[in-house]
Amino acid sequence: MAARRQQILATAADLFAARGFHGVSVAEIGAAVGISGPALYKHFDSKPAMLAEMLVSISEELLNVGRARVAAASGDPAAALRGLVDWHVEFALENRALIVVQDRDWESLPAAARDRVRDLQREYVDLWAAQVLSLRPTLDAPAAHAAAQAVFGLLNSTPRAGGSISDAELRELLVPMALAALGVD
Amino acid sequence: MAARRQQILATAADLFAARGFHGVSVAEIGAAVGISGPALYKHFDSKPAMLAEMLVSISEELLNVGRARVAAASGDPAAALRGLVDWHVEFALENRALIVVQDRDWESLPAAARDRVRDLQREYVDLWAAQVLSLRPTLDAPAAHAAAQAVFGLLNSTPRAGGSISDAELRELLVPMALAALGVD
DNA sequence: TCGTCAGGTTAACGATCGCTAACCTCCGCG
DNA sequence: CGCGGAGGTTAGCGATCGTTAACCTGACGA
Repeated sequence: MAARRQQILATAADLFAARGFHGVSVAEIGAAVGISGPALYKHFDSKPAMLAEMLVSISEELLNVGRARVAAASGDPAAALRGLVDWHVEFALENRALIVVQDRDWESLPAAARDRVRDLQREYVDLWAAQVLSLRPTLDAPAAHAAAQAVFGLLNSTPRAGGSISDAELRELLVPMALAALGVD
Repeated sequence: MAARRQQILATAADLFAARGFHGVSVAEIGAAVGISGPALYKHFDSKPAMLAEMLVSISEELLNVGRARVAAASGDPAAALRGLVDWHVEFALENRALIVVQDRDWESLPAAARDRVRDLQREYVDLWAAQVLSLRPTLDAPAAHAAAQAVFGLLNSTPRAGGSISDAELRELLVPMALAALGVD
């Protein structure tokens, strides 16, 4: 059953987000889904393979939808950035655990997956940086990349927001902050 | 010699930032400073005690200087936020490794140190949130706290900036972005 | 001069880790 | 009916971890 794999990945993502990849044992992951440690090897080749599957898939999704949002803006960099910010914050709110794991534990990936995730993330940053560059031509390329990374940092702060603010309120707070930081509007 | 302690802490911070607290062994920390693993116990009680010392001290410094910057603004919230942003980015640029370790590995702290760091960080966020609240009275308290966290995320992106941008350029990029996100000016 | 102590060394212990092996059970299907 | 494979189990392996123990060395103050 493939649904079991997704359940395991989602549970493992929560545990990795809470205590780090090296801070969680396979026995704990198993216990969290009601089976015992070694049973996980019926579904995954290894513990790093679980990390690889979750991080590669979210990197691909971020990039693919991001490209679609840019295409939908048909050449208008401000509209493209509004679409990217909207998409990124939506994704970050729905996948807080994966957001944490991605920028904390990517060094623990097996080499092949690490290269793939690095490439996908670089393409995603490039996608943002290209829009930033055409909106603000006075910036150079390294500055545009750094600006994109800075906005990721801002939007990825969602997991650290306390429970006393709703997702909708957080979204309506972060989107204008990100656009203001980028100089959109 | 107390300088040895600082050398060990700085080296350990770099290693923790690169591979995570649980991903670095005491033998590696020792080797990186030219001694062997167990010799570290002549300087520190335990591996978590090293983490505690570095994180408590940076949390105290961030808060203490932050309070001084707010006091120097003498009641002007926009000036206070300019001082806080300036201080935070200066600190983040000088201590990239510690910035990474602080929000990645604080769960690995011994309980007492974890409580202390959490309290210090909460006071630091409160300090920012209070300035945000008096600058933008339409926000409520949870939103102001979330806005402060978001700006930390933006400013703490410095460790992820590629090597092709200088510290000075990064500072002059990030400070206006943070102030724009906060609505200052 | 000599004892002390700070700051090293290597050896080794117990715990825990990821993972494999061997086995069991039960469901779907020819 | 029977049987094969999916998806569990427990036992246990080899490696690695943090930490302690026991010992050594060299500088320095009484």
